[in-house]
Amino acid sequence: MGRAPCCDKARVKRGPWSPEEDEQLRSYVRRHGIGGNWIALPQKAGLNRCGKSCRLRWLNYLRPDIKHGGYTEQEDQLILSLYSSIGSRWSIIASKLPGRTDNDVKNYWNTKLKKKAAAAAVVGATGGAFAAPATPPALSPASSSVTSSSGDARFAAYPPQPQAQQHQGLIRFDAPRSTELAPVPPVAQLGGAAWASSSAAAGGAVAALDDDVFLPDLVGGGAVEQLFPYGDFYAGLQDRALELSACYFPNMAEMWGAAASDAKPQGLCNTLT
DNA sequence: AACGATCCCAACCGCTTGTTA
DNA sequence: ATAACAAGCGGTTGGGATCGT
Repeated sequence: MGRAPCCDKARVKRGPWSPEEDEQLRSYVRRHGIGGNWIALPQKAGLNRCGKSCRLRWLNYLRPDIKHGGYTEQEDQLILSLYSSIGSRWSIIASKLPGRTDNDVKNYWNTKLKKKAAAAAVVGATGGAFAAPATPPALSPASSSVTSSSGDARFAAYPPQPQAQQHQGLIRFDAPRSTELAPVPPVAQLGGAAWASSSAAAGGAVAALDDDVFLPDLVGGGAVEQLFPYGDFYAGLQDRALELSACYFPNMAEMWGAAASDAKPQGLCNTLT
């Protein structure tokens, strides 16, 4: 049995918002705020819309601080870099771009940046010089960190997980530069995605791994080799963990769980959410 | 001018996560 | 402990705009 719909679809308006509805929602939020309850908001605001739809309209379009279009080269580079580091975590990526929404960044990626990255990959694979930044430009102090909690603010052009599902259980370590690394596999083995050849073309893969590494899992789990091409490097990770300077967990629960089981390395740890 | 192809983005859908009773 | 609910999130889609022939 599925969950009940958030509202009666037969009785609420759907589809594009009219300017009148926009103004109704905008003026209501201006006067009362969102009140922490989107479900109740449409009725209070006199809108014949689903609360979920109101939330989306406000967050993605009506909020006063939103920028539309006109992405700068710096923003492009930051998105490319973050995507290569954390994959399609659009809300996290958008949070590093002031005035951008997750939906906007996602659309921008799907319609433009993905092609740009692919084109750059072709150039890179043929000896071109697309340079993925080992450390992307910091647009503002608020945009300097992958984490939403405290912590280290380094990025890396590193192989992302092939599938979104594989971000589940993602754990990232920032390895010290002295850490000895396994040889970086040829680009062809990394799945052919833009990040691989682009970072490799720029010599970025090695440098990046020297700095930051995500792991699909901290300990055990035979799938690591499938998901992560540098599995050898992390053989016996429990021992090596002490060499690592910082780590990132998908959420607090997993971080504390790792800490409780001694899987968490000494040093700074953060969550991605 | 007409038509089809492609691009772009707002909006929807459904799943996951967090909170509360 | 668990069920119900709301919010958050990422994937997908619909349809208008634009481009190419």
